[in-house]
Amino acid sequence: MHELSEWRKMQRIEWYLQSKIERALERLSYPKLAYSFDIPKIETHGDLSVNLAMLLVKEVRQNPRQIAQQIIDNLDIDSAHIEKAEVAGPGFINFFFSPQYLQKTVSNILEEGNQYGRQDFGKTQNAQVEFVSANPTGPLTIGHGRQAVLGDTIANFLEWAGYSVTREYYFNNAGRQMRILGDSVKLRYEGLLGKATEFPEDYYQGEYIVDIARKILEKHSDAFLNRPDKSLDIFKDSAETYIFEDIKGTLQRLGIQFDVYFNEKDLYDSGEIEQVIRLLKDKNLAYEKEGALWFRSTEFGLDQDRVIVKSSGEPTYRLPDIAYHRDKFERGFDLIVDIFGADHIATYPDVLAGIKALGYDDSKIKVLIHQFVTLYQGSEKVKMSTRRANFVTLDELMDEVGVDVTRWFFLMRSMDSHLNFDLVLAKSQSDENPVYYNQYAHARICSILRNAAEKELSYKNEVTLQRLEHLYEFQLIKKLLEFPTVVERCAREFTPHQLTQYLSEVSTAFHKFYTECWVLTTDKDLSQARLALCLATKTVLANGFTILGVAAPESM
RNA sequence: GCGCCCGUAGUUCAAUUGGAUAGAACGCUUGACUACGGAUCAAGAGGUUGGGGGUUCGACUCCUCCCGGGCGUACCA
Repeated sequence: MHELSEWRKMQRIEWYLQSKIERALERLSYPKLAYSFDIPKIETHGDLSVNLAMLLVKEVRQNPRQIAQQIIDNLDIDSAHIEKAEVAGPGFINFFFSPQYLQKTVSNILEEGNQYGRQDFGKTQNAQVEFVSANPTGPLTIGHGRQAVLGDTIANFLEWAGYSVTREYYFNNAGRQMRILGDSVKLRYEGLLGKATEFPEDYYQGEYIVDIARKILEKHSDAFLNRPDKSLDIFKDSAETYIFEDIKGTLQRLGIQFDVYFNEKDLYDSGEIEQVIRLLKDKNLAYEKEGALWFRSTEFGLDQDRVIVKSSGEPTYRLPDIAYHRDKFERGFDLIVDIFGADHIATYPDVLAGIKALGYDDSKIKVLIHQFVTLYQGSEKVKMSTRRANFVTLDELMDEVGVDVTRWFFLMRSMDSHLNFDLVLAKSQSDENPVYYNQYAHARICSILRNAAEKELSYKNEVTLQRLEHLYEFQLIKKLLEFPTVVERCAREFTPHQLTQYLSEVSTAFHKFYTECWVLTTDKDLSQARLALCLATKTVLANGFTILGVAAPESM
């Protein structure tokens, strides 16, 4: 990995200002404390703003505006970067970028190209992201879709932050649900062969069960009819095989590739389940009561102890979950990200307690809980349940609106929010979806570049960038400048929706520039400079699209 | 009952984690190309941030009490 170049330090001009401010504080012998940089909402408030003076009031016991002025007086800032710094409002220090700095930004974005926006803070660290983790009992639904896209994109962000990332899918193909699944297929199989039996309500109702039964029938004819013996695992196993094939196909279509599919069963085969039990017992953190084995989770702040092995001898889900996370630690991950739906909210404190009990650092685990997708058909709410087969599959959604819209839609909202997904709206108004707005900006730039090539115009000389001085040019450059900061924030805080929002702002700034500033003119230097700005914009949009996993079309 | 999430414009959602005058999109009203893609741009209307109290220079954000919605609260996963 390369070290930060001089430019990259400047690219995050906050870092430059930070060191200058620090020195000023030393000179004034003011205490150092944590403050923040803001991008003001109002243009007259400058390009960057610092609230430091107001925070110093208690320590310094002076008027915050005076403090701010003293800090400014002791700043030794290069006017090639910052044109001016001034006190404003209750004591903000507002900084204004210089034109030279903004012009230089364009050429430097072009230099960094598809690396622009990458970060170093995860360098040499390994991260694991676990998501989807749906058991193979049916096709992926829209609910899974949100998690799949979130997980994949968060993994992308971590890669852009420098981490080496493992995408992992955890599943369990034993258990009661899988038995019911196998029995459901068996009944359908028998039904196809004319044996009329009642199909229980709590069995899997979906049409895909019949499809699987039909495939078995095609392959093996009636070989498994009237065979109530144990070999009937064929139904369960076939179901698992076919369904997993289907799930993987859906994920692939979404552009998602897992590095590891982790089967819960392996934790039993490898003895890790037993090891966890023994370790807990050795530490006196597990005890027998009423025929069950309990984990002393109250030692770790939980409201009551939890059963980890039932009196029947069967482990509860907690035990393999804990063993699985121990396995993650043993594989040496520095950062472990778990993505769950809101329905799993109650389970993760048990896992964290278990991990702590085993002596691992639970602060390495980041649990992300996303809220549900509520599906609407117009104004009518659709209840989803895999077993009742009352759902819209992820594949069906992609058939309707395409992959890019699907991904963007799931990413554009905070994961803390319930996502209302109106199918009618998504289908009928897909042309007005924000993803097209952004892709259109990209396609438009490509079109300009094609026209430029025909006219034999291209960006060659950095000196021409001085010609960029229109208000809309500066506004666009300032937006492009934010990209690395946005990527960092998204990666640190696991908030992909902030990138979708940011990219829309970039597109808006570009469309305004496009409307006001003609790119291909008879003034060759100006054309060059504006072409460079187009290229820089294209770079940011394309890099953003790459992270989000949507296409950057040359034309639409 | 308890835990977590949510409540912001007609609708769907943001708000750089405590900052300055709460912003977008859709929808609605009115405008803009004899040239780079009109899937665009400009202007307008639209708000007591669910409600009360508190913390401070400053609150959509933090604390507290209500109201409303979602998800949980197993020796189910």
